Amino acid sequence: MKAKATLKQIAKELNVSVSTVSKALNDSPEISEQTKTKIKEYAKLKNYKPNVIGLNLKNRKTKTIGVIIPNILNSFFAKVFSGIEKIADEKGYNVIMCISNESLEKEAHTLEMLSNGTIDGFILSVSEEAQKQNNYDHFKEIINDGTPIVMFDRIAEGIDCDKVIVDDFDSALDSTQRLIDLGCKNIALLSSVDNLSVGKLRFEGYLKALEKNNIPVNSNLIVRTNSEEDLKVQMEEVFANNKIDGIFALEENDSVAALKIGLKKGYKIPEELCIIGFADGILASRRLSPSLTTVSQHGIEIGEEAAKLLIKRLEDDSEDEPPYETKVIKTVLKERETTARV
Amino acid sequence: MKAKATLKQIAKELNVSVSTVSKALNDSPEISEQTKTKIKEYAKLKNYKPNVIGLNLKNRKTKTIGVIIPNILNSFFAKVFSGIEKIADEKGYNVIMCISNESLEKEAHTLEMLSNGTIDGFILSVSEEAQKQNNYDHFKEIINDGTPIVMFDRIAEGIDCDKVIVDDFDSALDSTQRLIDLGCKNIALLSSVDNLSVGKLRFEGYLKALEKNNIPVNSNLIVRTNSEEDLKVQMEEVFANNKIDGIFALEENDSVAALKIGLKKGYKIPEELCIIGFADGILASRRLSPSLTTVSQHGIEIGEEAAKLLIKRLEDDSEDEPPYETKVIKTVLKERETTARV
DNA sequence: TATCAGTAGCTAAACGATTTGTTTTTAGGC
DNA sequence: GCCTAAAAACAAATCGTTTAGCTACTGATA
Repeated sequence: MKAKATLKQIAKELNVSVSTVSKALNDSPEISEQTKTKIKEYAKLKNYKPNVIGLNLKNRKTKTIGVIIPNILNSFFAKVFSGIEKIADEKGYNVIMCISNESLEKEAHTLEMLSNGTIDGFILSVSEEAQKQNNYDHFKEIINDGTPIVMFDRIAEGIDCDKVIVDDFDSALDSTQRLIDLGCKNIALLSSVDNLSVGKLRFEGYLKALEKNNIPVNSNLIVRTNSEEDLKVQMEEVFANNKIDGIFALEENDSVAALKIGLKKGYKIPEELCIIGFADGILASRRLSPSLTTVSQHGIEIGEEAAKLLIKRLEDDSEDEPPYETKVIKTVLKERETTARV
Repeated sequence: MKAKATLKQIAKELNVSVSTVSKALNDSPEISEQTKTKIKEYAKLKNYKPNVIGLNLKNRKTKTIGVIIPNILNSFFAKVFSGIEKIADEKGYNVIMCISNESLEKEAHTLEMLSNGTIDGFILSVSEEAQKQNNYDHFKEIINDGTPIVMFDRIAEGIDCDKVIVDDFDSALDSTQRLIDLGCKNIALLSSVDNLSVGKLRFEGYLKALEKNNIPVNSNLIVRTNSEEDLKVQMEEVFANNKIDGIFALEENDSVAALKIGLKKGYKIPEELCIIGFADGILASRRLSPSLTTVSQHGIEIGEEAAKLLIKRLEDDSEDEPPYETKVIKTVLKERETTARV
């Protein structure tokens, strides 16, 4: 393990002072061209790179963003991350990524651990456990300590910070309306994310659409749970006991499951049964046959917006904090075979 | 933005020296119980947390691992990352993640950027471009500078460092053998990763199996390319001009594509056509119907091993470097419907 | 020959923490 | 009342950088 070159070593070697070396490498006019080239050449030879830690300490910032994601195996989050990474890279920031694993404790611990000089600010999506318990004190504390947070997708209502969200309510409303326009009268709702903020908003959008069209709500067609396993069991029941002609699923997995059961029960899709589902990521919705119509969220764009908001705040040095913003990223309905009625 | 508490401030406030505060908070026996409690209480009140940057500078290490992944939207890498994160967390390390986007330049730039004190060591999978050009100088440089690297899955042959790989050759051999045992005589090979080290090894495994069973290699059945699009075109040709009864696909996407075309062409699966494919991640192989038999790689375990190797090296303080290790993580053949002949 | 301006480089402080090596205070023994 | 040893606290160096403020020198001008 070779010792890395430092200003000190170079200075000693060339018989000049540390500040001369520093200034020479930074092209300060205080240093003569001759000395500059001498020092630069030697530095290059020794492969000198300024130690970032020393700089960080001096500048009191790290140019690093901490990202906390509930679950990396969910490709929606992966997409968002890749958006964050893109912007961060453009603006010269590093990105640290940690996984909360949907656990409140891990989330709080990570915030705690990184907020001590490691990072300048956070971008995160709230863990399931925190949302379930409605426990957001850890966020409050960090923000109070002066570390800015940007929340995306799953946000903490009542916490003052920048936010990037999807228009869950409107997209659910529009999607349900689309099913109604296609002639569906008995539209089942499937949710395995009922404990999350996004799940609630989407459910409300569904209700609103029914109301607008004077379709009575049939609670037998509504499955709201927190577990995928549970969802499948209940879904089987709904299929067994009801005549349904449309399905609106709040999660990609839910819609895939619905499609499979629908096919198994012998429904003709889309002739007898239409399906629309939210698509978090890059799951195989478009590859299935029939391919699934989805409400697509622009994960990358969400990440980009979040990163922009955070960096803007970090680099703002006006006296009083600018007000917090909430950006809404619109979804698009990607129509595929499960709604392809003629 | 409240100013964060520092030792200095606390010292001034309580009229003691900085060193007294530091020692009190670290429970040094040099400080009287009385003073200790006084200082500790005040620190708690002010929500003091030691600034990590100061510590890093002092200790000349950061307890942070840099992970470079070619593409986060590939769920295999996501899995590996989650394994790394788990071990890192257990051992008190942070993880920085960056995406090379399969680009040599971005990969080199990231290495450069992080190797200046930001991280203690790297875990990475080589970008496609670097493998294609066989250009590994950037790795050499970093290792020479004293920053250890652990490579996983896609490794750079000839670079001296710790490695974690999958037994690509053996798994390909075994899978092909399995197809042969099932009675397949005309086994097509589909690869959209022909430029990657793993692609080459898998291809060789396939050849070896044929050779062992005295099956002549039929080059009309072999599709080796670097693009998924291209693969589909060529695959159609293979199906059109040949009678095939088995498919071995080197990538999850390839096998999904093969299954779709097979079904479209009216093959009965698995009766007339068996399919086995490598599965990188959590794609829908097991959800398709018929569900795909896959060679599953233990992504999480690969990540865990890589993290263990790196941390072991980082914390080793023996005079001479221990020799580099290469760990092989075995795959498992997950038999599903596409090989379910009776 | 002072004085001045300009150039080239150096010294020292700062960032936030730990730690080695003093110094000060206190209590006890005679 | 004096000395000594233990206990308690402090000062300063260190990590690697930047930067404000000086110093030393050169050559030109009055």
